[in-house]
Amino acid sequence: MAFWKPGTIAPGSAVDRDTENETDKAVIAHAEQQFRHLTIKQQRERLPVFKLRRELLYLIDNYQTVIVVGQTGCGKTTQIPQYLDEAGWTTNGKQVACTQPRRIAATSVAERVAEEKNCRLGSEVGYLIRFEDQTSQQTRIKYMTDGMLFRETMIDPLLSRYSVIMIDEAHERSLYTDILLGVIKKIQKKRSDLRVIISSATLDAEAFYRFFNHNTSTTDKGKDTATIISLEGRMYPVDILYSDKPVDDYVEKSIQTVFDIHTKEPAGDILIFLTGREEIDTVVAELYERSRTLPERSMTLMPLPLYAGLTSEEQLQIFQPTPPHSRKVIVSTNIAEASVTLEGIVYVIDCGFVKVRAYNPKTGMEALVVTPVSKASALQRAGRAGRVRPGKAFRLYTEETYSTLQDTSIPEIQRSNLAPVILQLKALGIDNVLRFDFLTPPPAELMIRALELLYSLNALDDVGRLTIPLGIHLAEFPVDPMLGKILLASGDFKCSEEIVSIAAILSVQKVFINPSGKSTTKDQTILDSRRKFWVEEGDHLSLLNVYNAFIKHKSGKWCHDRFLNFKALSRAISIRQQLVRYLKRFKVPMISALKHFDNEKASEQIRKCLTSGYFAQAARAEQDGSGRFRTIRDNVLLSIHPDSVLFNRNPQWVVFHEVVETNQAYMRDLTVIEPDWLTELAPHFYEFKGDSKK
DNA sequence: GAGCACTGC
Repeated sequence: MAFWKPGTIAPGSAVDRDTENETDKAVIAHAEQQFRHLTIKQQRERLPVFKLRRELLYLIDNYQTVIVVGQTGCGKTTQIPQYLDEAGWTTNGKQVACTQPRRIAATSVAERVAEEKNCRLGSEVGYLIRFEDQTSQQTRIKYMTDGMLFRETMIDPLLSRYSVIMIDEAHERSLYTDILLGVIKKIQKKRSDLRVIISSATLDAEAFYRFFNHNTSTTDKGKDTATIISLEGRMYPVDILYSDKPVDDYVEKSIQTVFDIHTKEPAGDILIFLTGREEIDTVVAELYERSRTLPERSMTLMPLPLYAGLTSEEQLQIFQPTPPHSRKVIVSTNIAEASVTLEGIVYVIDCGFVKVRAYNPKTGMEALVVTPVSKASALQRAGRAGRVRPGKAFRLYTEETYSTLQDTSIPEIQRSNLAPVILQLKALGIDNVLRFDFLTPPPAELMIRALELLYSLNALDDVGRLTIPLGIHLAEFPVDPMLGKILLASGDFKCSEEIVSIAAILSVQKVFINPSGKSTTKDQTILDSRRKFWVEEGDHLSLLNVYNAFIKHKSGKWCHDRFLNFKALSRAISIRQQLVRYLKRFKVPMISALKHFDNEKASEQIRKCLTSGYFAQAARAEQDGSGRFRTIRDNVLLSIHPDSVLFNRNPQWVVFHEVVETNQAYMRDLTVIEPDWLTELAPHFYEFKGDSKK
């Protein structure tokens, strides 16, 4: 095998296999299963975190901020809030909050803890995520998404109901985690009683410590207000094996590595990390194809794809136990790095790359770029092999390449559109966002671009304050400012019923399903079913047709037959209800253009309304017949996404919801407009560019 | 003729 484990004599030498003796079949039994017979109390006391319970509580008493460095499986997320509850931090009606970057984590951890405390979910232990409030007056331990806690700061700026706030998975540096860190640091100055726990991976602990330590003396550690404590994990060792020479085609190499493992290593499932759907489908197909050449008596190879866009049925297969005499090979995107946990993985193959979204402030466009992973990511990926027994991680790059990797990935806040963030910070009374205390500040040009957009939407005035009421309302709205703007304008255009449906459906992920392995623009059945919703004015009105048809049926079968995503559409209904509540509060009348006007006029009203918010994202067809477009504002070259209704239809002027740059820059979700509308609806933005129409 | 990594309010 062309992998070399550091510290061994040669690639593939027998010394590499020294862990094999330990991997006896008896050990394969799921780690958790072995302890099923223990009482909950015994199980809790088995966790590594338990040994440090007293020390942890002592530190929380004595430091404003405690940084907890804990590996996977040490029990910090479930146990620390319970220790705090038991130690009296929830008396006098105070609560302990624990934030998570993902909804699924908040709900599942809360369920687990309620079970441990033998109470009903929503009583002493609860969770809070968008659309689901499982808390009550009695709730003392509250798991929630970081976005929800941030939203609470708008209502209760000092977060006064909490005695302790634990920011879990802080090393992931999600957008809202980063904003919360800054806001909480500000709150600490006014609330010396508030305790903050930051849970992080090793590599970032020092940065959090420096950020939260208010001690100005460099010599007297006794005045520190922050401290670090480390918890050991409960993981099995994972051997890291590097490629002995650079790999030029990691897709092919990953396939070869699967067969190397399959023929030379004992039983145990394989997890492969690749960057995207296309690579994954290729590898899955190749593995099927080549596994036919395996000797008859060898174990069956079961290749399975894993990415977010899979249907629920496809996802179910992943979690089925591996049948006897078989080896699952899960070929996955980065989703398996933190979001999805798979049992039974013993071997990990890491291609060393990940697809990330990068925001370009010069053009306001987002690009999806394949970039090398960070060391932290590589470590996390390898760790996925050590959950049930000692495992092996095959890195499809050399050890030298590894040494050149960044320690951690670039935080989201440094590569996002900051317009919504700035609005929300301003709503909290943080006027000078450029001087806000970020753990790592976003680049200035990202800030400036966002400020310009907010100014052009009239959300900010000449001196950068929120306008009343528009800016205030946009800050409160749980949607992007441009989408918020059309919602608030929709009453004036007499099409609020339609715009709120469009906004809801734009807020959910893919409505149309692309079955894996099928080309959706070639498959006639899929194409025909999609065309029933199409209108020539573009995607927004087509999506409105989908929504309106869906609410008449609301059935999973109806969706399934039409290749529509039932879960996404159901979620759109919830989002629509929430948006309508906001519009009522903002005194926007609910009017249906389709009931008020004939179809043509209704379509015009809706498209004008869209233009009134998306004027900064307008484009015009190139006159050379290439089918390409240029943005009006920055003259950036764009194409129509092949999934769009308007693909190959040659519209002249369009506004678009978003751009995604892959091999080319593609506009997604676009609508045909008249050029005059731009100068009519956004004169402040286009008055100097009137000649661009010629 | 070409295609979206993953979250969150």
